[in-house]
Amino acid sequence: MKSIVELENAATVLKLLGDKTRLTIIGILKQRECCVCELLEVFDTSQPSISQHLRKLKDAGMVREERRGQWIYYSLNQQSELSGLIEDILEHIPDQLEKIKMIEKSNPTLRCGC
Amino acid sequence: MKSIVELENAATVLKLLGDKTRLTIIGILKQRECCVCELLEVFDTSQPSISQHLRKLKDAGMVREERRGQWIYYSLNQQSELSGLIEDILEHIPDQLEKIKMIEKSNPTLRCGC
DNA sequence: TTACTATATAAGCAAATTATTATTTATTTA
DNA sequence: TAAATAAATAATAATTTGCTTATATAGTAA
Repeated sequence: MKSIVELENAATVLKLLGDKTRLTIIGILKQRECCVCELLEVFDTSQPSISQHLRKLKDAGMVREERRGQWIYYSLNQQSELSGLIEDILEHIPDQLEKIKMIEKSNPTLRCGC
Repeated sequence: MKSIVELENAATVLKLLGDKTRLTIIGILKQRECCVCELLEVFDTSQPSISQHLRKLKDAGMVREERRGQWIYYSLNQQSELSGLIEDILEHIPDQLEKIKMIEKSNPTLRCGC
């Protein structure tokens, strides 16, 4: 059985996913946790812009954050009651492997090769 | 296999469904085609407001319209490539039977009982 | 034709959204 | 400690959205 989400909460999730940047972020986080500086490699926008999108997603309970040293890693919140809805939506959009490759190629969290 | 929708088109659909009124409309149309005056019974807003929401849904290819005499009936566009995504989303929201009852009780397209 | 009903469209406005730049906070490292 | 990096927050401007009121269009029926 599918999880049922209150209409108001569903609308909130859908509105948040109804933005290309955020939908892409969620598509990336489905595959891989990321910090802000990694996401920055993928989008043509500023750091505060990414942070603000992540904050909205976090406020809605859609993503988790975890600081590890200098970086704060974001990941999908699997515990959320919204999780089933989000995953069902993600099954309808193209995978974001291209973006993942961009992140791993630039590898912003590693400055030297050692 | 799930139908895949271009990220941009998916974002458009999600943004449109990210509004309580439109999400409810789509939930109702899943069960039953409706004309504007029927939908008006359910929402606390004006006729132009409902018409404007329907127009956006139509422009995005999510609903069909069909004039029958005085009334224009709206229904989900099952032909759309967006159909699979929309149906998967609707499985996560409460059914709108309460609203359907309101429509059928007030029965605005029938003025007399004959 | 005239009157009435259903719906669409237009114009205007207030609220919400998203990006930008500047600044602050937290952490690491020299 | 001071400098550098990562990220958050604040303030603001531009754009978008969703409502309202007023009006136009289309069909029905007297």
